Amino acid sequence: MDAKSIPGSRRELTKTQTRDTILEAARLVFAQLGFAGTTVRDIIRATPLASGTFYNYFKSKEQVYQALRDEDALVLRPRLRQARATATTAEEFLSASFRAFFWFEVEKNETGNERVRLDSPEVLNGFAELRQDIEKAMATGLLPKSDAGLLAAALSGVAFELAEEVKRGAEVEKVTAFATALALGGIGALPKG
Amino acid sequence: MDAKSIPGSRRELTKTQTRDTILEAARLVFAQLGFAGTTVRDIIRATPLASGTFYNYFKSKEQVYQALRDEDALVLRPRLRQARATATTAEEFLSASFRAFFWFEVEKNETGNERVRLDSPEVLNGFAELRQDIEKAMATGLLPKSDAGLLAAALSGVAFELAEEVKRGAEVEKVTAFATALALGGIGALPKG
Amino acid sequence: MDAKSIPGSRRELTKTQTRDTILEAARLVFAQLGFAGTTVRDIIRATPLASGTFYNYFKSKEQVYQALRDEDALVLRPRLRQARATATTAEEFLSASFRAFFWFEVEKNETGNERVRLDSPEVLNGFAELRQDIEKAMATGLLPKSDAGLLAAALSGVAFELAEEVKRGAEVEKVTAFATALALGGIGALPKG
Amino acid sequence: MDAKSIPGSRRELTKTQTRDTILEAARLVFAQLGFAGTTVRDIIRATPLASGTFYNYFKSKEQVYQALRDEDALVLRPRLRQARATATTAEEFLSASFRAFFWFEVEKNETGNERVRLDSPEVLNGFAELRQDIEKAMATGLLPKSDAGLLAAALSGVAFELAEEVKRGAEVEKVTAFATALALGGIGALPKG
DNA sequence: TATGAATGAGGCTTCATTCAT
DNA sequence: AATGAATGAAGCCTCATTCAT
Repeated sequence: MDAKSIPGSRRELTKTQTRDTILEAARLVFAQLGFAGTTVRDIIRATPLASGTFYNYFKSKEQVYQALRDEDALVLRPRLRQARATATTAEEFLSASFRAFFWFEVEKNETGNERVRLDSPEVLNGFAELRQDIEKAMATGLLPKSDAGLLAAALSGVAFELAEEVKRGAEVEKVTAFATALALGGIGALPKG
Repeated sequence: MDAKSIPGSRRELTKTQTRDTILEAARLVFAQLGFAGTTVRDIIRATPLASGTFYNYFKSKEQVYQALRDEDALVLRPRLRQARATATTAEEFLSASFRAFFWFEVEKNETGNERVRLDSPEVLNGFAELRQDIEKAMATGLLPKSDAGLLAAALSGVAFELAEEVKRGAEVEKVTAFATALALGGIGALPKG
Repeated sequence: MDAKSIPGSRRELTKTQTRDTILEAARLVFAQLGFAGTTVRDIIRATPLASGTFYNYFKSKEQVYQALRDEDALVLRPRLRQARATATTAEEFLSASFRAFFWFEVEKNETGNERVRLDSPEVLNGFAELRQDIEKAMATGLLPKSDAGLLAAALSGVAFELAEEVKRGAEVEKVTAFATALALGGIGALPKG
Repeated sequence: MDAKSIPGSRRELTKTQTRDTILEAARLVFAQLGFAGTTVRDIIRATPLASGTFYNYFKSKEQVYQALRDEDALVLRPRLRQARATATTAEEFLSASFRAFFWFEVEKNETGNERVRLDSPEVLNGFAELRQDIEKAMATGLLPKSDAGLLAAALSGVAFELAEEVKRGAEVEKVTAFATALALGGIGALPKG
């Protein structure tokens, strides 16, 4: 059925390199086009590879996306947990979190023009972890008691939006200081949960 | 052929009705499928109309989307500006803004499972307006001076994320109080911009 | 996503005509390539239509195939049942069956080079019907008693293979006479079932 | 590199073994999926070998198929010719043919759900041989004279369809007796060719 | 010889869009 | 103004096949 292909060059990359090539391209394209807006073809086109090669590595765009999120989670989540676990003051707890997140976003360098927040497992987990850490911090007295769910949401929001500013060029340390001050002051003023 | 055109009957408004039918369907579908995930076909299918009819009213899915955002802006932005323009205290400024936003989100009742933030003109405008209003408020002393850009971003983030909680069923007044307290306390603690 | 098509001419056929065009092409192609060997594209290519048009009428090649079998069944099965129901002698029973089948095959004019016998519902039904009619005929004494299942299979085999001879140009009446004589003589010699 | 090539060991026959591995897998897969439904990949997957290896032995699926038919022909055709050549009565001629064919089908154990009759050289040859043998038998008076072409076709049909019954579990001897009686009785009743 | 990553043709299907009615 | 059949580009994916190792 498929009798006449004239294959070109070959085997210039190791298997891992090829996989990374695809992942890298995918990260770029997802950032630009958003998850739903991205097609597998878009990813392939951002690559020197042939279309079939994609499917030697991933079954679908969902799967690449997940791989990307897994990579991220592997990097970011330990940093965040570490930052919060070693914090001895509220200020430290918050600033370390914000700082880790902003640096991470800078490193990823996704200058996407669309902001998608698929409630992917990764995001959800990160969110749940934040909430847990907040509850723990409230229990140990590191943070004053209040509604942990709303606080987690609000801090996420601050982090997400300020991350955009950072990506647009704002200085990480300055934004971290800003976010920390805002959050710290705000938390102090919250109704006791 | 014109057998059912009864002169003087009320069915001369069909044109606007048809347009509204499409918009209504589109809002529903965008909410469910997200912007990129929605196709024109999806919108038509959510309608009793034929595919050709869609193109008598809109050139593309982008255009319907814009029309929807325009509708929203027509409703929300005046409310927000009004709320902020008449505020005489920082507390009022913030609580009125949050309250208006949360109510609006509740009314729209878009329980979308995707959260896309196209940096559409509408969003950008809303953002710019917030920033302007904040600057104005800082100028008049309603709010203490600090980095208006970062503050606008941070407050947007708080609003977006807490809106999700509201959509999930949290009480508007409670969340408004939470957001206001957080923001108010935070702003007081900010480094002078 | 699909922004720039330059459509060609249109609406030269009624909906039914288009459907028939596809069915006709499909019958031809199935005959030549066999069921499994046929692709939807093959069918489309045998048509002046565009690829998308196929899917306005059928969901898959399986569905066209079924439609074709339905058409056939609508024609052939009543003829066969009728022929056998009105038979008053074994000779009539057999000759009417063979004759109906051979004429039908000639009419279909499928000069296929592959002979596929998908055990499609249609074939299975035809087979089951033959068996039932044989059992009925044995019960009424029209045919002598023997193993109805084996007999049905054997007669089917004779019919299928001789049909090929007919398609290759053998005279229907001559082949019918041959088949009838063979079957009649054979049945008389069968061990009592 | 040649670490595991033990001189004098029995693993020098690997080449034939590999070929047989492929053929065995192919027979299985063709039986399950039918000829057109089978892909080279399917065959490879039914094997512990790598895809490239397939092409060291066969150029295409058609070629493996042919090799399989050749194997069959090598086994079946001599048996059939032998059976018919030594027959001294019509009954023997027929029963030996049917019996050989049914046993062969049982041995192959291809419980295929598709029945394809590619008019492959092998099938055509087998058919031509049957016809020749029938003509010879008519010439020697073993069989009464009639249309040898039609008779060969009819007997083939009986054999093919009853073979299905055998594959479904019918007893070879019983079906052979049935087929023989039917054919014998039928032939006696045929118009003189 | 065997391997299996890479290739790209080609099959399947859906989509946006047109235009005769 | 509304319809919906037709269109063909383009997305998705699998396949046969090659060839560096």
